[in-house]
Amino acid sequence: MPALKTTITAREIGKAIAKAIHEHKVLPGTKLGEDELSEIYGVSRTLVRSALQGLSHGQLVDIQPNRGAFVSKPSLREAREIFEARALLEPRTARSAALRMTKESARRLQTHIDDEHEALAQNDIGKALWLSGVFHIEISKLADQATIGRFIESLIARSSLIIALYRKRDSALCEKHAHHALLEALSQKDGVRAEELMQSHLVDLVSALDLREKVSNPTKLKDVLGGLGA
Amino acid sequence: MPALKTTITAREIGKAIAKAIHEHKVLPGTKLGEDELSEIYGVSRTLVRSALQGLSHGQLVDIQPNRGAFVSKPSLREAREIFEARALLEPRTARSAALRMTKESARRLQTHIDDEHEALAQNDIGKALWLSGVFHIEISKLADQATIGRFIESLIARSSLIIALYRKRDSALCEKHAHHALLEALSQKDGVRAEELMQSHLVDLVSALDLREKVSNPTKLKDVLGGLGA
DNA sequence: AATCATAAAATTGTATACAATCTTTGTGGT
DNA sequence: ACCACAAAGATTGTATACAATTTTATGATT
Repeated sequence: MPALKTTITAREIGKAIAKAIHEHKVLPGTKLGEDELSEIYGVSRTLVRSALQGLSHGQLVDIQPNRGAFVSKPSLREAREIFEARALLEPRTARSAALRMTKESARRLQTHIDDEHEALAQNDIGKALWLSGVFHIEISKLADQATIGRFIESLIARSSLIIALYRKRDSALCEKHAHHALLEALSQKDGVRAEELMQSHLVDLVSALDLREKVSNPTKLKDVLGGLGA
Repeated sequence: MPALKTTITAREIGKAIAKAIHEHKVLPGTKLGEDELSEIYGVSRTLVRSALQGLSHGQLVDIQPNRGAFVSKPSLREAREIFEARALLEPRTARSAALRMTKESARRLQTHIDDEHEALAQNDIGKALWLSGVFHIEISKLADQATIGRFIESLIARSSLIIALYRKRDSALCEKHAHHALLEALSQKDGVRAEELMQSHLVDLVSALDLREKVSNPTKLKDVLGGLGA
């Protein structure tokens, strides 16, 4: 058997935390204490700090001076910005991906979709959410534009925070057929169609969110609680 | 007088290094030794490492395991990708910025352009280069889209590396009037024009670069050096 | 009982010490 | 003169120790 890996890098710790965030195993606002994490991963705080700083660059965690690291809570405005950015980048990237599709990549995406369905069937929402994000990332990788791909990856990671915070109650998060249709278009190297599908898919994602402004004034609280049940 | 600032943060160190890179005071490939930097800034290696890791996330420096941090040397492919990404993001951002222009922001951009000209007049190429980048960043900030703005900022920083590596000899780097024309369109809230101008400005920037593939085979070296001065 | 001041505990920030790795230099052999 | 190899030196990687700050707990005072 292969040699047992004994070391763990800051990057791996970051990935692990990012995945847990993406899967909604830790929710926005959760404190990520350094001692706690170093205990978990069996390393010193040095590596944990490095990992957390890395995550904060992607704005997945928010480091508050002298207070610690917390899973980010994107504001409504940030949420809107992030999906605007995705709408700008992902459709065009899907088109590029379509032009570069191979049998092999089509097959890979298909098994990926199967995994998604499997996770949904087992009611493992977290895993499904994560796989759904990875699906988008895989497409951006196929487009063979690492720079934009990295941007998209970061946007998708933050999207999972937005879903955790702003998802409309009882909204289906992943329409089963959306990714399938996308794969169809990609496999046929139909770039225009892939672009359209991605665009409408993103619209659907946003429509499952409630990005309306919250009630404006806490001052008017007495208005709401005034009548004593009249 | 105000209290003298005695501390320096990792972020400030990172900014300082980034500025030096942007100004071509340190060129791609330069080694950024930890001891050297901690000596310079009067802090321990801890902060320097944190700063370098931050810069490596923006891909301004390349950290090679057990070897150290070096100013990045973007490949031709990366160079092309970066300007493609800018072409995708900046024109649209300029249009948004135009719609949000105020007298105040127009005035600020104007003084900024004056500074650029001043730097050029004094032949301070590095400063001019830096100011030129900041001009683009300022526009993206006016667009009021922090997320995309951050992407653009990162792209512009890397662009300075590309200019250092791939600039055609005796190509003017900043056409004096380009930024002025852009400001004109912005001030008039002419979003469409601003978008067009930004697009062509970026094309001009790329045309000052030599992004052609280098001679394919080092095997043919003898062809080049064959004649012994014949 | 509520509030404020103060002290104790816990947590983060920075520096330093030690370990691991790479680079350079020097030596001997062919 | 050139290559291989080994030891010394220099540099990065990680852990730990200490300082600074925040948070929590405690108790006195109104």
